[in-house]
Amino acid sequence: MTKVKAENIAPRAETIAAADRLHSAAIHLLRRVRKQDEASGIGPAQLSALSVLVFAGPKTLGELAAAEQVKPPTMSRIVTGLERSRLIEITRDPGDKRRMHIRPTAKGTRLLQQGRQRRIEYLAAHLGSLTASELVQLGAAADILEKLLSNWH
Amino acid sequence: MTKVKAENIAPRAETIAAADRLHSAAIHLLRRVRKQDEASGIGPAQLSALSVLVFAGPKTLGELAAAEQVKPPTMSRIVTGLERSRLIEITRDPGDKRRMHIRPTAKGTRLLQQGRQRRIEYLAAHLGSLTASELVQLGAAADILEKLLSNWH
DNA sequence: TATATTAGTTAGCATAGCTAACTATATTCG
DNA sequence: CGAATATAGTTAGCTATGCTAACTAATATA
Repeated sequence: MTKVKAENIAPRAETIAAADRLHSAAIHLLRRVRKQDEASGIGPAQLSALSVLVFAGPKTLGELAAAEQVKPPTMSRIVTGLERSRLIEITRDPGDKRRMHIRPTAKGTRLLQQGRQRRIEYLAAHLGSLTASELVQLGAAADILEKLLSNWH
Repeated sequence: MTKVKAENIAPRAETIAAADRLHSAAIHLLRRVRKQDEASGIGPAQLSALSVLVFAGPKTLGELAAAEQVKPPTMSRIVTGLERSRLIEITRDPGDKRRMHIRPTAKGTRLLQQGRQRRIEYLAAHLGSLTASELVQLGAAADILEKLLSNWH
């Protein structure tokens, strides 16, 4: 027997079904698209961290770890790899010497933009086989999801 | 100047935009949901392989590697891990002793179903804040994507 | 000033991806 | 039939990415 608390609304069957299909579709979609990233020459974690730096601006190591939802030691190693490849630049915070400021180099920005373009164009090429109506539906769904994700609690 | 080959249809701007938003939404959605899987006690590759076995039935190692889009040595290690945890059972093909048949155990099926339930319910709980119409749109998008992915070339 | 907190690193472990090279079994062809 | 070839999977060894525990250095606080 499952106890149902009054303050929790149990998801309805359709909600569960939609969640299930959405989850599965997202997994399979990303698995395909991620293959395109191999051409970038760096690993997925480095690429993702670089993406944050390019699109959200300079960050400290701790901020970057939080943004990527990994622990500081993990981000420390990712940053080391990015710096070795000259994709990021690190400066020390003058006011607090424990902190580092991490920003993408021109090379890093270029690599990221090119990789992003590859990904998006690959996906777009496949979306090309859909009808105009289906494409509109996918775009709408993406918007709904981004809105939902932006105030995830 | 970009050279446009006659045999390639350049994706339209709306297609590119939809691809971009879809890509971003899928990444962010999965990053959230993936956290729920940590409770399963096994890694993501093992969980995913187990999922294929539970939902698509017994497979050989090679079939499983192809389904998961990894190379045989990688799947070999994943399978070793799953077997050590008694989540799968391996038998030799009587007609071709090189081949192995891999199937989930009752324990494996149970673990997968529970993990799946956690993930889906977590996602469903968040989808609960959407309107009925938005939910229908997400479900429709998931179906369009799965159809697209099933005959990806 | 002494203590506690914070930022990041180092060491060490596990999982997961790859390629190259191997074993064992099946298949094909002379 | 038997030798060469092909196929299924494993082993070894590399890299990347995740973790925790324990450390250093710098800052903040009592």
